Amino acid sequence: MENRAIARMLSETADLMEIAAEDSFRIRSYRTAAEVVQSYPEQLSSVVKDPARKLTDIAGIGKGIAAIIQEIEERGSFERRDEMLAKYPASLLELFSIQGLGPKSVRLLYDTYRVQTIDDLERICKEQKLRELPRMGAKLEEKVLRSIGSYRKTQGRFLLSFGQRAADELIEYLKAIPGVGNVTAAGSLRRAKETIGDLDLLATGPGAADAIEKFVTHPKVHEVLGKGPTKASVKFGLEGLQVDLRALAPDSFGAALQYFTGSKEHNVALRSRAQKMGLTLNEYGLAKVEGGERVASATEEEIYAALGLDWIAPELRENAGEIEAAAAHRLPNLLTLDQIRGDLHMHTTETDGRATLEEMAEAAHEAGYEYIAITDHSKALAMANGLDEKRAIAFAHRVRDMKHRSHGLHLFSGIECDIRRDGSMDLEDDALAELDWVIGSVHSYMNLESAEMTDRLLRALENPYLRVLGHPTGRVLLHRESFPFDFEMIATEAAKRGVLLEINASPERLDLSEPLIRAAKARRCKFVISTDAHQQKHLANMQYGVRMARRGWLEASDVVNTRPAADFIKLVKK
DNA sequence: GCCGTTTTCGGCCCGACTGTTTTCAGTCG
Repeated sequence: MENRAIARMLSETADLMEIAAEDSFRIRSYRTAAEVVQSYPEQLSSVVKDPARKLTDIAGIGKGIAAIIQEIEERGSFERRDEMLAKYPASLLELFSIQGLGPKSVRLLYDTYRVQTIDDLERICKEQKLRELPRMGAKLEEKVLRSIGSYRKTQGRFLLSFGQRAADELIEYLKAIPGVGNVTAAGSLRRAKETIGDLDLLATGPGAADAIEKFVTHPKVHEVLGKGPTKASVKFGLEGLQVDLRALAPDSFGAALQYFTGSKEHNVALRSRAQKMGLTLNEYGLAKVEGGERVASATEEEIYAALGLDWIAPELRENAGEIEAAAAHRLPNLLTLDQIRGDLHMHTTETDGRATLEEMAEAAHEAGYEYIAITDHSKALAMANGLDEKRAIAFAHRVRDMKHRSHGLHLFSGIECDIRRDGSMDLEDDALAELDWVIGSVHSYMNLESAEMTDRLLRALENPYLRVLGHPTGRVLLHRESFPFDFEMIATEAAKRGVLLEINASPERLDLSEPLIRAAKARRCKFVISTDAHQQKHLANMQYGVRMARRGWLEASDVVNTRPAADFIKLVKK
């Protein structure tokens, strides 16, 4: 079974154990194990099969969880999970996404009214029965109903790009208030998770209290969820993104930024480390347990330093090895946006792009790039007016002719060629041979069985003209899951054949995700980060691809489009 | 259930806010 599926079983069982009010430390162990399994760079099934290796060598997995993983591999479930599911239906887990309800309330609702689903919950609230339960009242009833509404509308997640735009707008608004100093986004946005659940903003300065007042009256704020002297929560925009603003004293800004950036797992590990050093860490600072003397608080750098750590970039803060690396001064020298010198996947009006070849080249020049590849679709995408052999070659000539008029920007003629169901390429080899840059992508038959999809991709990798595997998993965030295939096998084969893996920077895709990037890097894959732009403004999406790469611990040397033009041209000609 | 520079038992991260209380449990981040 895949790591992701194992992790899901562990964390769902933890949720159910929480409803059953089992020992909280045991539950935490299950959650930790789920995290570890989820981010483990190799399939655990292969560890289980290898007699020379032990699951218990993985930190966070002891005898108990190792036995559970073994059992999952053998029969697809494990005893405690079965036991829990016999007691409580799995549908209860969905109730956790409703604000105001935690495990205690879910349990009580189930025991009292047999509430199992969101629909049940909605009915109970509408019948005003929730308020009859102890410690619950009319206000909670309303809150739950509102939360059900927004849950249904959004499923509670937003694209990173959406969060970034909301953050930019609010930060500009708040900074204009007199006396407001620093305003910064923290949370999952700062860590560049591909989707975010809410937005955390931090403000300092003498005007920070004013900022809270002004914040809740912003024209796009539709609902104020809560407001105190130091914190307010609102629903922002029609989409109902929850935004929290906190007013902070400047001398604890670093501690707050660290604390609210998370992740939760990173912070738990950090506080645990602090504790071993006789220190205690909270959102106000790092202090000695004995006497309470404050050791560090104003900046993140001094807090990490006081814990014996190099400063850790937010994108790495997932408790996935970054703390150990920081302690050993072995953090990667992460890729930065300004190291990117070209964009190697974009479309034009020749197929389904919205801007002409000339307009895209102009925009790329303005973005400061040294080179780009024009990669329109191949004929299988009839809907997009995809290119057949003849048109592809003719268009390639036009792209090459552009060189004289492109301000020194180097243009590569390319194609985003469909990988057919059987793994063959959508264009004949002799046409592909005419092009500088061939991306192979799956756009159809995405519901094949894993084995068939893996074979399909393996066959595609055999094509001698293939340079890049485009958006490798096919996922569309909040809309479509990755198609199933053996990623490790494909990554291994791609590395062997020198085929690059694309990190597609389109905010709807952000494909690859961070665990896959790390797994591929471990197999010596090289990467290209591309925007898949369909119009000029999409070129700016490069920032999101770079941030995904950073989450995947990539350095400039892992990413080919950091190379200077002269180097890159040599790589293409080879 | 995990873990060990206090090592096989006994601890395990921390504080604010809310709604409902009359001193606090539960939720949230």
